Amino acid sequence: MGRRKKSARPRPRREHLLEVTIELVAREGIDAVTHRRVAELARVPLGSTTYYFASRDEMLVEALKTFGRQEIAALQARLAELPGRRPSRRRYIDGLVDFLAPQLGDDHWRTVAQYTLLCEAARRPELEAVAREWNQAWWAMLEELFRALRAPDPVLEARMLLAMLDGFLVEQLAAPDPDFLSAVLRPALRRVFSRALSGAGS
Amino acid sequence: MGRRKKSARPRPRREHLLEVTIELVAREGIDAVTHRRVAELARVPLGSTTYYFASRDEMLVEALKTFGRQEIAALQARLAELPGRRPSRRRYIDGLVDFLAPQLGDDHWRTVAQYTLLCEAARRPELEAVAREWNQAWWAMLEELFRALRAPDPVLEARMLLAMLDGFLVEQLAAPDPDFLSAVLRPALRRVFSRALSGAGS
DNA sequence: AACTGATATGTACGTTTGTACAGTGCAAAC
DNA sequence: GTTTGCACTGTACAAACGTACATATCAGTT
Repeated sequence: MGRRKKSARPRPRREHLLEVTIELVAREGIDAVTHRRVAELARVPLGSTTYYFASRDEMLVEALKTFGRQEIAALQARLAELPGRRPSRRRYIDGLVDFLAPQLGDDHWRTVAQYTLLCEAARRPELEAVAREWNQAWWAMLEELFRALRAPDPVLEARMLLAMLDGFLVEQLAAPDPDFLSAVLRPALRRVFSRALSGAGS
Repeated sequence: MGRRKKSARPRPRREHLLEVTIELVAREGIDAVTHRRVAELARVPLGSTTYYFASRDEMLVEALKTFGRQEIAALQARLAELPGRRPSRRRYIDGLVDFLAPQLGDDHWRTVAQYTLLCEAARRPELEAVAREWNQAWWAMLEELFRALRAPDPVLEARMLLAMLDGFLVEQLAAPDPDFLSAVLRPALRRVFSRALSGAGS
């Protein structure tokens, strides 16, 4: 009935397999990643998984790496949307909250994948690089932010804020709190910014 | 030659299996946890693993739960060693640094296990409780700390500091920095304490 | 039309896995 | 000395697994 054949998946197979894999990691854990399960979810024959990847392990690592790099790219895309020099503090806070909010709701599973990646990187040297790049992308972004706000020590400030955000995300990962945004994150950000700008406690 | 039989492991078998399991989780990942591998490392026959646990999954979850509770207990033991009321800021900072330092070195694998537990808790309701208890133990400890130092807002302060510490640990998990303690953690703590006490930016 | 190389797939094989369970050893009860 | 009950173990097996590989499909070349 007018529906074109093969129009469903114009996307290259390999990338699709990687997407399915990373989603499986997040939703059911690394254990669940098997050739057969990935093939089933991706709606491709079993043979495809061994055609595109030399081994299960390569498939898994490749998926984690690709995912990590995608997250970094997404972060840097947001970076371009940052307001120019010396905007209001409030606007930055809103920006950060908007950035983190989906990770606690709709994109929750992506956050799970993110920290699973970090845990795995503790054991796999091949993933260290991605983890490092991810940190550096954040540091650069936050450092720039504090610099624009004329904070006295943007470098340390950025490292402290990133750690705090990471910590909040990890915490919400396991024990989510519906009021988190308004009850904790926003007040915390307000405090961080007002302190960093006043230059207190150097 | 004078060496006593069976003196090597007076400890109950079940606990020993749990210890081996959690160490395996940290060092080789959850994937590596199989009946046979655990039995081999624990030097017990394969049958023991099915005798003490109804399934592989129960073994794994039980190991994570037990480990989490042990960490909480260890934390609360340290809490008892906290200095009395109104001690020096410097002493608190040293205390926290001493507390975290082993987690970046000798006990690195325990930290890996800790955050693997949190990731797993995002998927397994049975582990949520442990994760929550762990957070609350820390909050209570840090809140008490800021209260003793007469900080204006000990509750928010504690949540912010815990998040920051969590973030630092996760970050060091994947991309360890040898100078982290002196270059980042100590300056960051100094700043946090001096700000919290001055009441800046409420 | 025949050939060629790249992409893709279905099947089959040897291993490893989780788990069931019959059996062993042994201390306490009778 | 026999029985009973419990802690424990070795073996066996079906299911699931990773992976190899012969085959299929097809676009481009000759």
